[in-house]
Amino acid sequence: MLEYLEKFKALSDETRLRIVHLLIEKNTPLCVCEFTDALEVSQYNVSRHLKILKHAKLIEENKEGRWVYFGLPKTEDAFTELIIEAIRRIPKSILSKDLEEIDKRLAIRTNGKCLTGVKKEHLLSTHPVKDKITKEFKK
Amino acid sequence: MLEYLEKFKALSDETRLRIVHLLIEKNTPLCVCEFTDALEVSQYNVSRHLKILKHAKLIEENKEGRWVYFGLPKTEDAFTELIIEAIRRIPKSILSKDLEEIDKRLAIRTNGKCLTGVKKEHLLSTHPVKDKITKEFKK
DNA sequence: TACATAGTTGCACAATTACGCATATAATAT
DNA sequence: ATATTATATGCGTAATTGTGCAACTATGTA
Repeated sequence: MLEYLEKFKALSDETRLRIVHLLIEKNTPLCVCEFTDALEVSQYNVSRHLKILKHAKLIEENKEGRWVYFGLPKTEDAFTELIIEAIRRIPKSILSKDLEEIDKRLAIRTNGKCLTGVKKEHLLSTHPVKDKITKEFKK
Repeated sequence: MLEYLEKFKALSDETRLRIVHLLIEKNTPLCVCEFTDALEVSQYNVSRHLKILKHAKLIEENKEGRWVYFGLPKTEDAFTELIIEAIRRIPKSILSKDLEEIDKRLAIRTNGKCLTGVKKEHLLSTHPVKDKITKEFKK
């Protein structure tokens, strides 16, 4: 019973629901800093919320070097599958801002992976960090 | 967003999840005193939890004289339908006690409706209240 | 009218949970 | 080694939520 209750509890927080919604819409694992920028939530809180979702087995963790990617679980039971399908029915318009922001972050990935030192405010042109990223990208 | 969040919050409490589970399994509206007996939760708390579920539009209220019946909503959106389907996937064995208890209560309904003055401890034979019920039943 | 039963609700308190801050850990680059 | 970046976490606090108790409304019955 706790197993099911825990999933509902995990989804009964706005930030966590937005996290899962992002994963469903983008259908690709995202790293902590990408969530942080897209949701405009502090890094330590994103991290904490991800931990709760992971414990509820609503997301899976995948370490890649310095980054930790979180995505939907690969093996889902019927219960979890239906919950995810339900979340997919939430109108995109309600969370369009999150989708816009994550798209900005995903646009600067290199080889499908997150880059270092990228903050939203750095996405402006002629910014030193963006220049660095651009350089990385050209490699 | 709040609309969806509210449904998850409503389901993130054990008593409330058990209430909805009962309604799904029995597929018929139940009254407050029936929930009270089946779940062994105080009547005022059952009432409060039902109010929360009703506000989240996960259940519907129906007054019949002195009794208030609560059942699954008639018109459900896709989101709610999928959530309910998910709950239906929770193994019956986990909540078999609730199902046993509600069956005892449902067994003494008259014309499909709840009777007055029935408490679980009164279901024993030769009890004055049960005798009264039995009399009622024969009418 | 008086009474009994079904259900609701205000209040105080306890438990839970989310957050900000500071700091710690882990991996990589210089 | 040292610095930098990504992520995690302990602590204190504020907000939220669940509960017991008692009082209340509402409906039906003697």
